[in-house]
Amino acid sequence: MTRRHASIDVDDHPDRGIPRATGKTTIASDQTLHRRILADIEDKIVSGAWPPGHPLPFEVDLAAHYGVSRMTVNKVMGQLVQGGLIERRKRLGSFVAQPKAQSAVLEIHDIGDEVRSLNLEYGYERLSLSRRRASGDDLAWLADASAGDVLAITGLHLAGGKPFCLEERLINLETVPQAADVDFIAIAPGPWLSSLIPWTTAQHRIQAVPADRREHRLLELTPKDACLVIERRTWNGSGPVTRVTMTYPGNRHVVTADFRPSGS
Amino acid sequence: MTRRHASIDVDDHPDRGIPRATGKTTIASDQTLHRRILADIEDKIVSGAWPPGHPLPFEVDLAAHYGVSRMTVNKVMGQLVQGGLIERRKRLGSFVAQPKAQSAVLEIHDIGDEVRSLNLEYGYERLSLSRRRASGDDLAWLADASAGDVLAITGLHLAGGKPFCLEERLINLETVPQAADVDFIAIAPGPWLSSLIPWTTAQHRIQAVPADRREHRLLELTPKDACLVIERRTWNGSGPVTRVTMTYPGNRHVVTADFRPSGS
DNA sequence: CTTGAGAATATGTATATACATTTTTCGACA
DNA sequence: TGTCGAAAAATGTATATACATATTCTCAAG
Repeated sequence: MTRRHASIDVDDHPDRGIPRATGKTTIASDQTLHRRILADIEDKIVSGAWPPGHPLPFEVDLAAHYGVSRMTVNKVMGQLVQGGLIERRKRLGSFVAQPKAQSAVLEIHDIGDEVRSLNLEYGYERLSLSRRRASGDDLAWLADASAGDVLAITGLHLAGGKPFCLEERLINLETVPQAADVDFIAIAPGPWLSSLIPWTTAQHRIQAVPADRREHRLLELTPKDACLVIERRTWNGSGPVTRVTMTYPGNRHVVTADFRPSGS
Repeated sequence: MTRRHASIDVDDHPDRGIPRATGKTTIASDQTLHRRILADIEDKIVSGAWPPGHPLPFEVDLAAHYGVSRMTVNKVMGQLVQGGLIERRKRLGSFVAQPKAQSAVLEIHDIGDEVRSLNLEYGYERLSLSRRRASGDDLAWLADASAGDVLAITGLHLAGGKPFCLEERLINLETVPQAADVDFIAIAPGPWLSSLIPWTTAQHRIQAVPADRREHRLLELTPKDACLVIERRTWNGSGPVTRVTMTYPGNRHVVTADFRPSGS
């Protein structure tokens, strides 16, 4: 127990089910030590008992309080930092972080799975495919990559026989030369790519636009309908891979995002 | 070196700048050991050198390869798991994970900051405020919470004197009783809440809708314009806190989300 | 009253060690 | 030949220890 802000705040629950290093756990939860401690501290922060800016007890004190070694506490603190719940400064200590931006995890699933999970029959229909030299608009995405050929594909995803989403895709043939030999009639570019290009960096832009003529026709919309447009650009270790724009009928489709409270 | 799949895959760069435990680093990067190792393995996975399903070398072998202790490698592996890049099974080993859903991090900033970062003057105007008993529509959100009073506020956020976004907010007075004494004329509910309620769980829904009459008027839209609607529901340790719907002119506003490759 | 050297302190990183846990493998015994 | 149980192998967790590093605090010299 060094001296400052620390222990007072911990001790207002005098002995909150502290697990012993060796024995069986006293209260509920058969979790590991660091999980229990993590949950306990997260709870203090999320519940507001420790508001933003509040100083946390020092590692040594927490270790003493929970009856564990400093390394265990250190592991917990590391995870709290990674989750953005606290900030730490040498010599000063650790503090509950000011919530900056609300950050949420946006999951973008495979369309086929998404449709099937609604108990609808999934279908895909390729509308067009062309190979061309990268030009104008494409170059902004390809950036510095030496402008080679790209594959442009448009297709329609169907749910229960009805149009679900319009896909306009560009594949960089410099990075994914194998795509040149695929006709994308039987398989949509999305699943094909994701089985080939294992992991990526991506950027998303989500926008609402009024439906234009082509979208009225393809998505069977009325003139006033709005569309949700999700643009995704994807990179790879070796350069730009693909760019898609997915156009959904706005009132039929919703993107959901869940906030992740760090200790997921 | 135990025996299986391990080392072959590591050794194709026979001696990739292995940092010694003590000496100065040989190649670039003054990072810490586990960061260097993390980056190295992430690179192998992201670049596709180790495709999904590929077995990673065992901890002991990695430790030997990089010339560090197993604990250090273990820390790295923990972070790779947390980032969703690998999966681990006892006795079997560690494997590159199959990419499931494309998951991206969606950051929702304070509107004031967002506007000011565009070099526009920020303004806020409260349109209405009323206190009422929770009813019908609200209850779905409040769920099991015993239906008490809620505060309903609508306001308009302005950028450079022009309408930027329409906010419709409900605050649960059971969870945030202090809100009853605020008029929300000088301060918008968002910043007021976030300074009070330190951290939350939240759920977002993003949707495109055609602008209706009221939105035409308030947001100065033309009849055909589309709107981007972001609904956010927020909880706290002690229950539902608030629900907002932000309506943006769809063609003026874009939500961006960046994929986070774990080792951020 | 300012400045600067150095002590004090809390975090940051890494190691060696130990034992628990889970799952596969393999061999003894019926 | 089948099956049950023990050994083996890999990860999972926790500890004690050590030293590095950043930052504040103190105190004395100018």
